Amino acid sequence: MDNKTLFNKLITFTSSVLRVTNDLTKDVRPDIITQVQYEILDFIAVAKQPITLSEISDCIRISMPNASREIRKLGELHLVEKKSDVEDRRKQFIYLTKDGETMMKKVYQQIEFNFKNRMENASAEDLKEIERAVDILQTKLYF
Amino acid sequence: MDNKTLFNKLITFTSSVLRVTNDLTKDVRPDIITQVQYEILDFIAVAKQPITLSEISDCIRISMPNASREIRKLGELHLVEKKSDVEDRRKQFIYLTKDGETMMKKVYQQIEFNFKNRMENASAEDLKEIERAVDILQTKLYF
DNA sequence: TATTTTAATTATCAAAAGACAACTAAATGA
DNA sequence: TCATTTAGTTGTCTTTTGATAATTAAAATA
Repeated sequence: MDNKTLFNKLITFTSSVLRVTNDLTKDVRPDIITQVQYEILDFIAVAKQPITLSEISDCIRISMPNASREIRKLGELHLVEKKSDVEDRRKQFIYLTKDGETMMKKVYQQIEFNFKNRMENASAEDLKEIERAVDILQTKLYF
Repeated sequence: MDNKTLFNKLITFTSSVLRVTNDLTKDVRPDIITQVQYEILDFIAVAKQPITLSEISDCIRISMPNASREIRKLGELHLVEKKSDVEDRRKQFIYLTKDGETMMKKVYQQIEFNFKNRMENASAEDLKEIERAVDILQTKLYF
């Protein structure tokens, strides 16, 4: 199978991932935060490590000024905290607060509920296959 | 492996897919269209079949009024055309025009270029494995 | 030490996207 | 046939998001 066909499959695949993810995350975003704010919190939560403002700005592709503004708003909602790097005091590490963690935990539980609903007809063998496939793509494509 | 761990992997996986897709599609959106408009065109292009306004509204999760407005704008840019269903004349099928197809073809070529750059170190065996994994996920998870 | 670069902030303005009410026209169904 | 539902449209207002310039403070470097 040549590269070209793989690429075409990937276009479809990406679109499917987006569609299903959309579906699973329908209505899980708390009303007090906006879409970008949700993306930022999700990014921080999944990263599980101190993330700087620059990294957020880079990865989610919002400008530094706008990232800074949204982080400030999330701070005002007591969902994140800033702490400057002791090595380089220009850098700001962003953390979820307890409140932020609690909120995101609830979000993921809701998504998991939707996910289990979606997969209720899948066999154990199916789930194993899915897991293997996810591992492969995670390593070889989405690193 | 139990469901819970698979779910956690999927959270990470989804986040990775988003990040890499973001990366591959960086700067490919033509300046004359907005982000939502790009999403709509991409949705129509990937679907490869007549799509109604309701379906666009459903899948991309924008309200009917807003979907209608964006489609009108895309029509004014000569990128899409509407054609009412002969069976049910309330329904509007949305198509890419020649211009729309040409634009999206260029977009996908650019993404493919970025993709090939990204994968230049992958072996033929890697690519085969990736393709198998994509097929599995497409069938068993992202249907 | 003086200059330049980097990380982040603040303020402001413009554009995009979302929400909602009121409407038309076609289809469905009692 | 008449009421109701469905698909889409139009207009308007608000909120969110994006873009840019100016600024601060720390770090790197000449």
